[in-house]
Amino acid sequence: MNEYIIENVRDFNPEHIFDCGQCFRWNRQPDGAYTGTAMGKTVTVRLDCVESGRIDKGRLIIENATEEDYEKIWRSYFDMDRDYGLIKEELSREDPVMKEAVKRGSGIRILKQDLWETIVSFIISQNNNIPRIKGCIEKLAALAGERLEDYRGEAVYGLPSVEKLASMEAEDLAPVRLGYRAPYLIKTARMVKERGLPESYEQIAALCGVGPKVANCISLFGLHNLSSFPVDVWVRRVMSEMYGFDEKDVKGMAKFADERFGDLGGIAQQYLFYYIRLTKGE
DNA sequence: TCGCAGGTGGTCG
DNA sequence: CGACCACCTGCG
Repeated sequence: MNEYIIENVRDFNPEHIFDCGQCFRWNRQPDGAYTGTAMGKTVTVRLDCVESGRIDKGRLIIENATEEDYEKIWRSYFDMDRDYGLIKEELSREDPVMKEAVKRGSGIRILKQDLWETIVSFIISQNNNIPRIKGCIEKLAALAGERLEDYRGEAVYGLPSVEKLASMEAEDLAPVRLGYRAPYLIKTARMVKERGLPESYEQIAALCGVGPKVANCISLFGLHNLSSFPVDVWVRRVMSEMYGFDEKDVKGMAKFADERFGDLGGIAQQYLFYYIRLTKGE
């Protein structure tokens, strides 16, 4: 299978990127590479470190991709043209907590994911755990998604389109075991079919099954609004432990994030999320 | 058995 | 508004 290789890649660690909670279709392989399906393609991503001990500088290998794929899809998807080194410096300045979080998740990048797939994924994610979210998404793709090119001899499916999902009934999704999220998904698909894809936080938050947390995730990961700061249980945990907030004071946390991190709130959230999950297990 | 998992919608006061 | 609370499902 053909590979595309990018030399001298900085601030890129597959483990950090795919395990900081922003995506659900990338899976770790025994050798530490990650295989995933995005933008209609399935690839395996690996980072070879050129200088020993320098995990944040190396050779990025994308298996099953051409140069054209890279230029058209992966350069943007992996946000390759943004200088995360600069962002990390800025976030770490005068914030010891963030400095440590940035150190632990030094190779995090915010993926530019497909908006509709982000909507579907994060509606499924609510009040749910990550292994089950991943399972639901795979089952949903296999049930109602378009078949993509096989990968390593296995069938691969994309997530169902707006039209497909809008044409289905909640009962049709029973095999996916979405529970009460199934009707949310169908309703949202019909709303999007009617109104088009959302373009602002307000339009996102108007969708069915989308509250403030999910809306911020969609805004951050689907629209790449880097100021969006999703507050979930893990962020509440890290904000109370590290910054002394009351666990229930979500508004206070959001205000703090806006004032301290500003336009970089979403990136800061990812470092914090990865950091607390690293220390608190799971 | 029961609480929990990357919350949300509905209902009250 | 803000505080509750039920809610599919599967796992420990």
